[in-house]
Amino acid sequence: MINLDKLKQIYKFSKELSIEDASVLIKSAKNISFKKKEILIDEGSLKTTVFFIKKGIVRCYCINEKGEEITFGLITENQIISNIDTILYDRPSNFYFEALEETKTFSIDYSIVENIIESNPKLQKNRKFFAQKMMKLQHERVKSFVLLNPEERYLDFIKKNPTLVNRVPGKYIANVLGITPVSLSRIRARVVNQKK
Amino acid sequence: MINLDKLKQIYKFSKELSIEDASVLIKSAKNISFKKKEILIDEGSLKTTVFFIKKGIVRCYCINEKGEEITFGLITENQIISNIDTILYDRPSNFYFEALEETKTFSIDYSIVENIIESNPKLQKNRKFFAQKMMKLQHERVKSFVLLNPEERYLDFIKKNPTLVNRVPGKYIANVLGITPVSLSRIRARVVNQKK
DNA sequence: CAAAATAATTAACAAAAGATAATAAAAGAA
DNA sequence: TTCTTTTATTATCTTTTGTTAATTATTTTG
Repeated sequence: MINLDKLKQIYKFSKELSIEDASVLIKSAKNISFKKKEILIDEGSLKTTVFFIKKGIVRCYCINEKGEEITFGLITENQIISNIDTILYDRPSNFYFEALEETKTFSIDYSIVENIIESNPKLQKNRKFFAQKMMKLQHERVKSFVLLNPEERYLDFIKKNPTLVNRVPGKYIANVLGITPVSLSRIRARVVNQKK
Repeated sequence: MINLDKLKQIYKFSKELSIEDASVLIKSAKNISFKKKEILIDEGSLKTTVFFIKKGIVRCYCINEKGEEITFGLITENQIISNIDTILYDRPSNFYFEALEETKTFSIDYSIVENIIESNPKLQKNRKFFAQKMMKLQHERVKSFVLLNPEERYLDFIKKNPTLVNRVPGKYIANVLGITPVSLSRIRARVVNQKK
């Protein structure tokens, strides 16, 4: 049975797919939903599923030597979650991926995507596109740490992620910015006062 | 004329090259050296040359709104320099790349590498390998900002870059770590005292 | 809705970082 | 080598951050 929603998702990935490949993707890809607090990928996991978030927020976190959860990233609508430790380096995940809201994904195993890309030279540019996007995000983030102080980093974050700010506990955002929740709270107070 | 040094460099990139492609690379690739303080890539440049550093150090820096030079990264032996703004995003370089020492490179235009990769499916994994390596470096760096404080970041840096520390002015390292040179100096003093 | 749990803010203090300037040390050039 | 320039360290002071704990606000859940 052809599923229109799936077709739309696949179309987002590439308009270069043959009918055959598209049908492989449609058969293999699933709509998977997660309840709040559910884990998409566990630490230590070797899962190679790629999740495209249609709706919701997922936080990526690890546990430091002190046993504290440190949120590394927040992933939301139209972004991709993958166990990069496994997909890129064949190692178990260093991170947990947890849904912060009811989260709907369109997901598929990476090996299937990989096979289809391998057999379709035209799709190489698609892969390149994703790799570039990921690189750019990482690069921008490093830049924000090198060039900005915590307050500027916070302002930059809310500018780039306006939808996240009011949906996610601030303590997670603090982690992402490399500061403590207490410090974030003070920065917020400062920013509000400066505006007045 | 076949150049043994060039052959070695090319061999480092891939053992999957055909004789034809290897000879294209050998013809196109050049050994280029830079004197201290010479610029490899200028801000605003659209140059797509890829430099493999055989010997030397290059710093990548930009100029912030206050007109100060901020060193973003330090690249050294067996690492690659490229104008990622142009190669990945077709935009002029945001950075300057300056030799900090007499620097010897093996260099080639990216378009040539690209053509050869395009026509050799086997080399795709080579490209993937480089992309992965870059991603990993960026990712590790973000991790160091999120999980470590400036002192830990410095210790992590000297552990991972033991050869750089005594060859490069500390003020550049401070920038890379996202702190001021004065602060780095204090951290160093602290670390020495703690050891005693 | 009320109780319980979670998160955010605020306070108080210690530690570290930024800024600026002075001094010392090191490196480069004549 | 000596002079000059650059870099590193130290001092002083201000600002910010981390830490811990108490308080307040918000969310969750029975």
